[in-house]
Amino acid sequence: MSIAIKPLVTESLSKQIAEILREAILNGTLKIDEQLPTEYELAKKFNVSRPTIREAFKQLAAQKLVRSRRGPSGGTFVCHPSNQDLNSSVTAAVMMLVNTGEFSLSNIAESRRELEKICCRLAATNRDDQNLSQLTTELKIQKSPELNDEEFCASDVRFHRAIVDATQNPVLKFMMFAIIEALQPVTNLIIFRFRKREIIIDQHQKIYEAICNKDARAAEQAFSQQMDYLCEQYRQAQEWRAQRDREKVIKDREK
Amino acid sequence: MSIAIKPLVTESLSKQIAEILREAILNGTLKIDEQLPTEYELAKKFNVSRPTIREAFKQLAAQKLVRSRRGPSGGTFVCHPSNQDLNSSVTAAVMMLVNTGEFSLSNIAESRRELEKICCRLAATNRDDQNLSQLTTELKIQKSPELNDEEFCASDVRFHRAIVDATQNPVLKFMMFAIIEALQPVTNLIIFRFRKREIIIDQHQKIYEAICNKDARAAEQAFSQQMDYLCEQYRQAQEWRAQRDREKVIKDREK
DNA sequence: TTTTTATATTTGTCAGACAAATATAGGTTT
DNA sequence: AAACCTATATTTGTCTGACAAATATAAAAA
Repeated sequence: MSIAIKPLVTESLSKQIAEILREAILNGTLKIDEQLPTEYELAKKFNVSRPTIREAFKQLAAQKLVRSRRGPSGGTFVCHPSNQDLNSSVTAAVMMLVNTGEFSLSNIAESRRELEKICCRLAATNRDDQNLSQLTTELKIQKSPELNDEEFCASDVRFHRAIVDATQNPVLKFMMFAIIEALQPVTNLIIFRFRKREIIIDQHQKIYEAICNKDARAAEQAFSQQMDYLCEQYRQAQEWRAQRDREKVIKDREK
Repeated sequence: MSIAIKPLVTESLSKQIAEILREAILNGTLKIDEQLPTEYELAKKFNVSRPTIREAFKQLAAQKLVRSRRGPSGGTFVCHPSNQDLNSSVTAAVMMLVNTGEFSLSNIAESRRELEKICCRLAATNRDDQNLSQLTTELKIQKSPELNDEEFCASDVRFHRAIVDATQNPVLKFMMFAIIEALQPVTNLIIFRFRKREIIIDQHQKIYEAICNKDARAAEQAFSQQMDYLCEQYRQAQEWRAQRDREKVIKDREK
């Protein structure tokens, strides 16, 4: 007796259905804004119950691939996620990897140094007037002395975002927004007690001027200088931590 | 009569619950691998029915934030998504943006040129022996003449992935894998009838040799040459298309 | 003609039930 | 005593049927 053992699909029905629909949406079989059959009809078609269909829909809704509305002429519609939706999910993913410690700070620093250098160069080449005004706005904010640390960091993030924006390249923007949004705060959190605001502002000023003058080389260089400074601050922060830990060990021994 | 109009939460219960749990997971209140209460208990706690809890769980499961197992000592567990899970969702996001036309081919080409140049440089600096063997494996595959176009493209993708891998930087890997996986096939699809395999292979060979010799400058240059070639092929492809369209217009007029 | 009201449709939620998987404990066999 | 089977309890997976809530459309009233 030799029965061909089938792979035995063990995934839940709702997951399988979600996967089928997902494929159909991604490869364009189901077009954007197209209305899916009602839950009841789909349940009949797949030969499952309505709650199963609903669970599948919920999975797709979590990925922003469908949206639902009640009432007649309501229903569930295909709905490609917006640029912003996708961006925030990527940012969340990067944040999670940072939190779980998969990205070390030196990894982060290295990648930022390289990636943002490119952005500075392209920004100097491609920037328009609106980009410049965004940069000046943030510079002005950073110069006001009554700003608290949190607000300063937020403006810092917006400043670097504006640089990326000025590259005018949506691919770079998509990637870099996630990186900056997720990684900059981590960096700031560690070194904010060591870095001096006026130095950062001065560096920002130099980057701005280079971009303003469409001087790609100077922009690259100015950014590299900032990164050098930040890395040095990071080194000091580490040293300070190590020192603190040593002191703690000594204290523990005394007990 | 002045009643304070409440904001009136109109989101579905399952979505609200999913959001609450999501927050708790992301900010660490619910630790990784921690078991959530059973669906029945949660239903009682939130004062909703079990299907509602289930729908919430499905939304979280779609984001790979929880996983469920049946049976005693089963249940639903917090489960930070794996690196691979996150990566594939980013890849899907990029693919979607390509499909919806938010990324033009020139955007893609520009970003790849810049980003992968960095990777080539860092790969030359940081590569280990395993990286080299991956590259040679793919080179060998590409040289076999009986390979069909699809297999050649797949190996091409793997080759460039291996370059990124050799940077040894997880941040870059995370970002670049998505870019290569999503963008390389699009590029290939357009120009595969124009580019010559032997030229591509020769360029790969040069990149490999530079990385092997830890010559960062040569690696950058070799990659730039390949990009120049690809851009030229892309220009030809566009011209060919324009020509075809013109002919089509003439044909239509004749009818 | 405009406004209101009824109605039908579709998703959102609930309740209770059974099925399927599976760890644990207890019993059986060797 | 050790290995293997078996019953059982627990938890998720699914089904059925029902009602609630939202809402577009058509009908009725002003």
